[in-house]
Amino acid sequence: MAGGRVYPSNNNNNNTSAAGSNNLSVLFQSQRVASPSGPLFNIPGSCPSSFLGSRSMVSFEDVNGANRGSRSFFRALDQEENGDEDVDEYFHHPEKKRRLTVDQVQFLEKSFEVENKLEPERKIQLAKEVGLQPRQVAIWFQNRRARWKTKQLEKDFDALQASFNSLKADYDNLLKEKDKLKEEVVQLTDKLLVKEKEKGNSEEPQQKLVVAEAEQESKVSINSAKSDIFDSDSPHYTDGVVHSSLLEAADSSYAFEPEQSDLSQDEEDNLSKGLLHPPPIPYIFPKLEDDGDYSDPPATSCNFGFPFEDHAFWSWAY
DNA sequence: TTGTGTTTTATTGCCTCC
DNA sequence: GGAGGCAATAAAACACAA
Repeated sequence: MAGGRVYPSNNNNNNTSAAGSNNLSVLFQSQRVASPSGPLFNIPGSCPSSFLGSRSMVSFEDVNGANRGSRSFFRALDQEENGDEDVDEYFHHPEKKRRLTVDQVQFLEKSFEVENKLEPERKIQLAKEVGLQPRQVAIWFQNRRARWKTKQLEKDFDALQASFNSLKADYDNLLKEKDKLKEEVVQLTDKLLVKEKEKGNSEEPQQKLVVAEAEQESKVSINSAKSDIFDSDSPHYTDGVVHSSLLEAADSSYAFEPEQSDLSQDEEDNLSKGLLHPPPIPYIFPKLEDDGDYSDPPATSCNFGFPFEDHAFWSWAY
């Protein structure tokens, strides 16, 4: 007996709604008493807990009126438990556990939909209405809650998995796009170099000046742009717009040797540091959501309500 | 018919709350 | 300390393929 808990009689009360009522069942429903022929039934407080095991299960009278066994007795002590062969003989056709009827289950289901927990009064009321012991109603609700929880967990898992798959697909697409743009930058850089060579030496000083100015103007932007492109897995845009011109400028700065720059050594160092070792970008997706060229990803497909810094989630997800 | 997997009913032990 | 909830589990009932 759980924690010394004394359960009320397990005798099923279905006969209250059955056409043929079972007098013995009614007789023994409130407590387990000695049967007419002598064997002891469970008298609360007088028997060990093992006595109330499932082997002492009683029958459920068929609610539809079928007299499924005229003796709805509690099953008494097992033979191995008491060695009393007379008892076993007496109960040689012990009633088995019966399932609730469809009507009973439907009734309980509806009640469960209204409220999945049982107050004592409601439990008693339901038991009366459905023709069961209050204890059985309580057990049914308990098992029903367990089933509901299992189903809910499955649903949650499926939803989470779908979200993860969607997010992963988004991420993979972004990676591909990043690589594509990287390649584009390289190609444009090459083109620019070729053009520079073709222009000859006469324009070189002027070109140097233009390039230096461009470098200075875009220094900050270059840092962040290059950070995204070369040193993080973040997308290739920084403030919502794909800065192709910025990227060109950034790569044109790579196209010229340091000695061609008018920047001071410190500035160049800083620039280089910025380009090669940008500060880590803590969040990727907030930028995505600001992006104007990319339709805002639905919350459910990008962060799904999870904070991006939720490392537990991401470590699980990957 | 039988073996096997699933579902349903019920018990047990532990835990929390009042 | 009792009542009730929950997780784990047992066992009967049921479904179904071979």
